[in-house]
Amino acid sequence: MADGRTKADIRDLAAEAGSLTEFAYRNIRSDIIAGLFPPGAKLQIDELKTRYGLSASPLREALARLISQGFVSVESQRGFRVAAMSPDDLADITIARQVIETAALQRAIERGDDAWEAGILAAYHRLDRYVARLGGRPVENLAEFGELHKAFHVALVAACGSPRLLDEQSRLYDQAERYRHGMMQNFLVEQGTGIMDEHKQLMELVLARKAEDACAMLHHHLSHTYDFCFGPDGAGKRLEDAVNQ
Amino acid sequence: MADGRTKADIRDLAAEAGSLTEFAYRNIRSDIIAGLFPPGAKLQIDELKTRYGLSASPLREALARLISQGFVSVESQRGFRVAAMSPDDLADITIARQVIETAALQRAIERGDDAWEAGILAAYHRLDRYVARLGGRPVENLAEFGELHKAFHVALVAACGSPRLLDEQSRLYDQAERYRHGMMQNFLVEQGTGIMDEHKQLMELVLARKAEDACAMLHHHLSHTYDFCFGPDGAGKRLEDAVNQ
DNA sequence: AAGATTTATTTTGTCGATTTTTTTTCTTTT
DNA sequence: AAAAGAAAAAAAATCGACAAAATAAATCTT
Repeated sequence: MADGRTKADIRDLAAEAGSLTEFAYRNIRSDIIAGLFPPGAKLQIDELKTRYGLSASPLREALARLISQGFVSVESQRGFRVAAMSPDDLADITIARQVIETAALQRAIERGDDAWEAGILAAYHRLDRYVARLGGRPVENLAEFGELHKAFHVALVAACGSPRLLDEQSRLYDQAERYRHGMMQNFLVEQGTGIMDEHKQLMELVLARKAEDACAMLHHHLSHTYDFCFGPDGAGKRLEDAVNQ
Repeated sequence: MADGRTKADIRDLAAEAGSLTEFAYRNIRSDIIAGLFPPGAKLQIDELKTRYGLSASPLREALARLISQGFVSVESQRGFRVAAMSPDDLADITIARQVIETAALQRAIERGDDAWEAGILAAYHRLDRYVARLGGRPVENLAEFGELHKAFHVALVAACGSPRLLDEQSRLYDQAERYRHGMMQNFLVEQGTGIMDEHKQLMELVLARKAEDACAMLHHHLSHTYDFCFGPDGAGKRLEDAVNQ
């Protein structure tokens, strides 16, 4: 960052994050999601060093973590790059989400308890209030909306009983975030478009323990991200067509 | 390693691997899978430095990768440990595999072409010949058997069309490898136990494009690893019971 | 002037040393 | 003797410098 941050400042921020590696990880990650580093861009260690005021070691470790999260790619001896983006890639993310989240939802509906139900209601309420407060205006704080939206989807499957399915859900959600961010400029989150309303219907099906219907609805709901970014309104085709070659 | 490897030797080996990080990654990984580092054991950088003849940077990067593969855990400022093992953990791996591999198989059966079919036949043949050659004796080369067995499972779903589902399948297979390794001492891979025979049945269902039956069979087949390690013959309970609390 | 070959420059990957944090050991106090 | 605190030791995290590799620039050849 070309701002006037001193080394002491950075150490303070790092203390908050827990370590310089964690600090680097969070910053690079959010800069990639925000599109500050475009897809395919070279992530040169020297540049990152001056940008974040760190030395190579924590940066390289942060990049290693970002690779496993799907935000960065590496070619041996040739450095790091921001992971590419493409319609096919988002289609793949979506397919994986459909597989994992519906399976997790099925399981959660089977074994969810009162606390799980309460969690869903709470998460929905917060998301709903946030959207209502917008009143049709574009989202100001994209990160905040993202948190609430993700929290709702996480709450739905929280009782699935499988740490790995939950982890993978979270990772895939985050990967899709980069695509959402890219097209949130022209998208007004509002009630009435139908997509936001789906959250309520979804919640009701889940709480009524209608597993089959809920999973079908979730499967459909997850394809909206793709259709938004690359669907009929956009440049490309619908998810179902993209997937079937 | 306390053997007489010089720095030049290590550099040669590293050149083969591509980089010292890659070299460290492979070695630590296989040492963990082989049980040389027991679950929960501290992975101290200093020890690893002398053991593998490397400095901290490539080791830490290798460990970062191993975390994302589920072989290592980390606690900030407190170092790295070999990931814990438990019946619950293997149950979780198995559940995730059942979800992901059956979904991938379903898709592969829908869209697989001639090359896919050929790949399955080839992988089965190699696995079958290897097992036949054993003739009831215990597996000598565990790594080789593991490769062939994995290759068969990968071949089944190779045509699923989703890089992420394939990646996840591979990662979960590898995580289970540590458990398989631990109990392969007392397990004789042989025809007649029924479990090896399942591969043939599975292949036939898949090639006949009987998606539903094939997926059901795969789902069942995947639970054998758990039942072996912790099932009725072992200390614990069957997978289905473990999962349903 | 196009292509091949050498030289310079940049960048990655690695190392050894330093700083910071955690853990252990030793006192001191009650 | 147990608890609390201080000092010492060990380990993790980070840094600045260097070696190896890749890329770009310059030179030579035909």
